[in-house]
Amino acid sequence: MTTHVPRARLVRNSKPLRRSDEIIDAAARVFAERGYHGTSTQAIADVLGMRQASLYYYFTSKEAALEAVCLRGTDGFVEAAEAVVKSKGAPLEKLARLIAAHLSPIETRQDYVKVFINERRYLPAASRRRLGRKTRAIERAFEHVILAGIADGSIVRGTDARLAMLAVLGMCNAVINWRPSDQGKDMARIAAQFAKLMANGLAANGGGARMARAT
Amino acid sequence: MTTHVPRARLVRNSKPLRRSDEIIDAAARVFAERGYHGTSTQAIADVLGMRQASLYYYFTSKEAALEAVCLRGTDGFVEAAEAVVKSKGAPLEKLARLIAAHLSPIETRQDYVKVFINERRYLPAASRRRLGRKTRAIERAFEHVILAGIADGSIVRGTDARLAMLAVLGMCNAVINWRPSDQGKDMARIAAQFAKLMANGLAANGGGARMARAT
DNA sequence: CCGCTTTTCGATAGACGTATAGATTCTATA
DNA sequence: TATAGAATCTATACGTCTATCGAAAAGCGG
Repeated sequence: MTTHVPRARLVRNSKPLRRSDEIIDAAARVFAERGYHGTSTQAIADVLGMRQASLYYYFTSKEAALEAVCLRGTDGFVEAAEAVVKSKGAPLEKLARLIAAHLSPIETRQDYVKVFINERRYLPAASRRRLGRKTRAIERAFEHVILAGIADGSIVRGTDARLAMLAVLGMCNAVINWRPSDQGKDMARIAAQFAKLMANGLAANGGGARMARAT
Repeated sequence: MTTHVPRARLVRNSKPLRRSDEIIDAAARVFAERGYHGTSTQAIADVLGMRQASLYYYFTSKEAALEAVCLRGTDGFVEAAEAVVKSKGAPLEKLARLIAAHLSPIETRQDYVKVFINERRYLPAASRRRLGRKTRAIERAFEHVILAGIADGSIVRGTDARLAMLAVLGMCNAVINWRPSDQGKDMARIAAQFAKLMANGLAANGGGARMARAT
């Protein structure tokens, strides 16, 4: 049944990463849809039209595959967030950019991010801690910007920065689990409305400085 | 090893529901911690100090247990939300009450709600649809109040009500997956800050009508 | 075409997991 | 205390799943 699709070996990229990328990608897809424990290695192999045992040429265990997927799920997040923090601009503007930057991978690498968010808790403690560092870095970026806003008076006094950070991130991360019909919305529009919501929600002044309206 | 704890049969409640409640409760606990597919029926039995096979006296299948847990996970949500919608008050005040009402079960019945939110997708289509009705009812309640706010001018024109609803619910539901240290925060405080955030975030006027500050 | 490396395959060990069946024990009540 | 029904147990059938192993096949430089 499963026709042997001869693997395109004709990649310029010298590193022997192409095939294993396909494997991770298949794993991401199935993990995202059925969850880690709901996925059998057989199901991953099926996506690729290969035999279940062959996967073990690339991965030492199913857990290792989950870790690889989760790691890619965080790719870019931290770098993008920290770049925004270091950039110039008012805290509330930075927050808007943080939100946009955070939503972007959710759009472009859905499966990886979804697995990272929903399944990382099934990783063994060691790798979970490794990933925890990334999570905390992102949280820190958001919290830092909010604290800066409180400090310079643009965000209302008495705001619990950590709580506000958890609120924004909860809002943003939830997108990954929206129904497909809702996820279909234009991501730029989502980012804009989220940013407006948070900027106005946190703003200290009575009004003047409302953000420009979303397009 | 497992001592036979003679079951307290001395309940006034005539219905034979006590023991099966304990079973659902144990299932909720383990499903919440390890996920549905990560949980063996043996693990549930262990919590109760009973034999794995004995569970099947109460449930026809593991899936049925998941459905029971999920159903309880929605208990009260819809009723509370619809009561708020029907009550008197300005839309933004209602929204604040909706948020508080929505967060309350998250505090008092963590395991059930967590399973409902994270694991309901593993239910067979039939029961998933049943639960979908409840989800949609809650969403409708939030959306309805937001639409009312747009209609009466208290919420800024151009707001995408559905998007705003998804934002609030995402923010609220995320609480269930917070780290224990964050979850330990006073839930009333969380509700207050979330409500303030959304009220100010959505408010149409330049400022005047800001909500009272959180205590 | 040869031999070496990379990749995939077939077969299977061994653990685990769900669910069923019938025996056994418990509890309450006549 | 004898009996009926509820609750739990033991044993096990039967499927599935991860991971290993050695053989086969494919790709490639000489």
